[in-house]
Amino acid sequence: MTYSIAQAAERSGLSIDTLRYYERIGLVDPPARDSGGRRVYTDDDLGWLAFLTRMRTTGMPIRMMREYAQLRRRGPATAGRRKQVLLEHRASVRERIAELQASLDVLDYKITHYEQIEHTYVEGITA
Amino acid sequence: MTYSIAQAAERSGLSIDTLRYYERIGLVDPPARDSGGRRVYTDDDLGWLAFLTRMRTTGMPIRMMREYAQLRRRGPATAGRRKQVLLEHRASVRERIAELQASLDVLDYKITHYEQIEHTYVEGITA
DNA sequence: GGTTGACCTGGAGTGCACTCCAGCTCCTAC
DNA sequence: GTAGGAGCTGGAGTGCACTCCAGGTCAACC
Repeated sequence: MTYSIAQAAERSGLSIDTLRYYERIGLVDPPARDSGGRRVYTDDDLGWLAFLTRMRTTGMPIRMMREYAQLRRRGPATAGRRKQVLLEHRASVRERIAELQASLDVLDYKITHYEQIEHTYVEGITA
Repeated sequence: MTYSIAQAAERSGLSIDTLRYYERIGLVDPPARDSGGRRVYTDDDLGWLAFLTRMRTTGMPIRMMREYAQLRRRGPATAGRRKQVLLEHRASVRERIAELQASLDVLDYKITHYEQIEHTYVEGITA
């Protein structure tokens, strides 16, 4: 199965411009072209894009995704280093989750505080 | 207790420049000044800064923090709306945590995959 | 054969959140 | 009284990750 850039955009959730941008900066290999010079994406390409968007939503910087892409290009010999990159990133995602969880607690506390104020206010009126 | 801008920066974890920037864009009220025209921060100011940095680490956009700051300035009558802002933000933080958790699963999967490759590779050598 | 619509390129522009800078004023300590 | 350090202002610059644009090509349909 192959896909036009519009289809690849739809399936990856990236914009057409972003797809071309990723190609420009070396995040994705230049896809094949049809007779008219148009980009043709394969299922493999889409798989890679799915991985990229996944990493992007976790806040992996483009710099890091590029490093990973380069390693991938160099084949199986770089598997160890790629794993290293993922391990590092996993650690930072875990940290980020912990940070967010801590902030959730602060939010809960603040919200409860506002609920108490509301309560007091209502009592003040009815009293 | 009062603090110079350098002390406020240290205690809040923000840079001196960021403190002045936040003031410029209306995120914090202009603090008092000493006889020489220098900013003097109070414990209250620091409390507000702590809250802001907390919200910032959760990805609350400055636009939203500004809205909240404005409501706060208008006093207790806006408590309901402020609570609303926090509720909304809490929902988005929860969503974000779920997103990250899902991505952690993908990372775990990928890492396991690399471990299997390594394993195979080692066996290939020793065999 | 002309119009339409998708796609192409190189390059400029955008929004966010800072960060840095030049040139100045104070206060303090020698 | 002067050297140094902290702080001041308005404004320019930065890095990131896109996003938009002008001007052009190409295939297909009427």
